[in-house]
Amino acid sequence: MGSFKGQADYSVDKKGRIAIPAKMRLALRPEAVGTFTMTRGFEPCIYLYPLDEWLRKESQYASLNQYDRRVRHLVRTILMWADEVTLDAQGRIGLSKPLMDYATITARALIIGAMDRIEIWDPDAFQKYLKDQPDDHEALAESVMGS
Amino acid sequence: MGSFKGQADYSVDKKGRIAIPAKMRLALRPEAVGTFTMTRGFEPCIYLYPLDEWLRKESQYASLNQYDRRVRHLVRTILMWADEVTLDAQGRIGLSKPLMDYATITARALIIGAMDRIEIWDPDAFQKYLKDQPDDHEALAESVMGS
DNA sequence: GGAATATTCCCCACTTTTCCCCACTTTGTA
DNA sequence: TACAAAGTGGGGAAAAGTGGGGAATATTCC
Repeated sequence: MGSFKGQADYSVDKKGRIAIPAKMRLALRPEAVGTFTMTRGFEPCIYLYPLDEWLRKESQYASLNQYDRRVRHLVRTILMWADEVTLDAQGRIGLSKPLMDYATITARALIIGAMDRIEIWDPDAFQKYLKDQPDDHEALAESVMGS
Repeated sequence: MGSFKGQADYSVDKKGRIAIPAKMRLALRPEAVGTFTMTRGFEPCIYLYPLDEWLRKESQYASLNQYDRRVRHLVRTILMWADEVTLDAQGRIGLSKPLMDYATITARALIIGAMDRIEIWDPDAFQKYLKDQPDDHEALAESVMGS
């Protein structure tokens, strides 16, 4: 099965809906067709996981010890942003208010395929993110990937 | 049988009632439809467990050694706050006075889905809680979840 | 013990949001 | 160039959230 890749600049309508690029829809596994869980990204963007991928993550959280204060905090601050959504007949999803707010998304959004997830960015926020990163694509690749 | 997730800022009316978000109601297992047990959270909030989940917890407490002073104290301080509630025809529950007091809940409340339970927070208390936590979300996630 | 008062619960009514469906425009392709 | 698929927008029915009246039940006080 394919992983998500590519980018697209799509509109977010007044109802908070955004289309998922057809190419990314096609990369979905049969188990996950039409259902995603969106949640807060580590960066100021929205992460979108296909159902099966998300269930894998959730079962990891479930296995943690809930009597550990740090675990409760982690689970709380991750799950509170999570929202399960389904594609409508036009291949769109509705973004939740809290996440649109967090990612400062308004009329348009950048959709980026990132391996096992899809990321949704406000175009300006993404530019700012790029500017704040050390502009050394090659060195980063070398340090992360080894030689 | 999904787990609870998401957040909502709902009103608490003069009668102490608060609606449970439809999405969370839908995440209930058939055995637990409509019945919850609310109790005091470890944090300054109210924990809300679906019936089946609560019964599981109760049997855990029952299996502890009651001749251990600490066990008796734990069980006592958890159960004294517990209260079984049922959804009314509009999908709401009534919060108990002692718990509203404990969680300093007044006119509005933040409802957070946290895996096997629902948490009810006073909005201000939640902000304060967040501020008091070490803001190392990313590092924590990495250490707890591995990479 | 009984009346006055308070509380709980059930029901109805209103407002807002969500979701389903239809329609149009644009893009890509045969 | 025609056709199909992809992307965009909006109307309207249905559901969700909110507030309050009033009967039934419990509590308090004389």
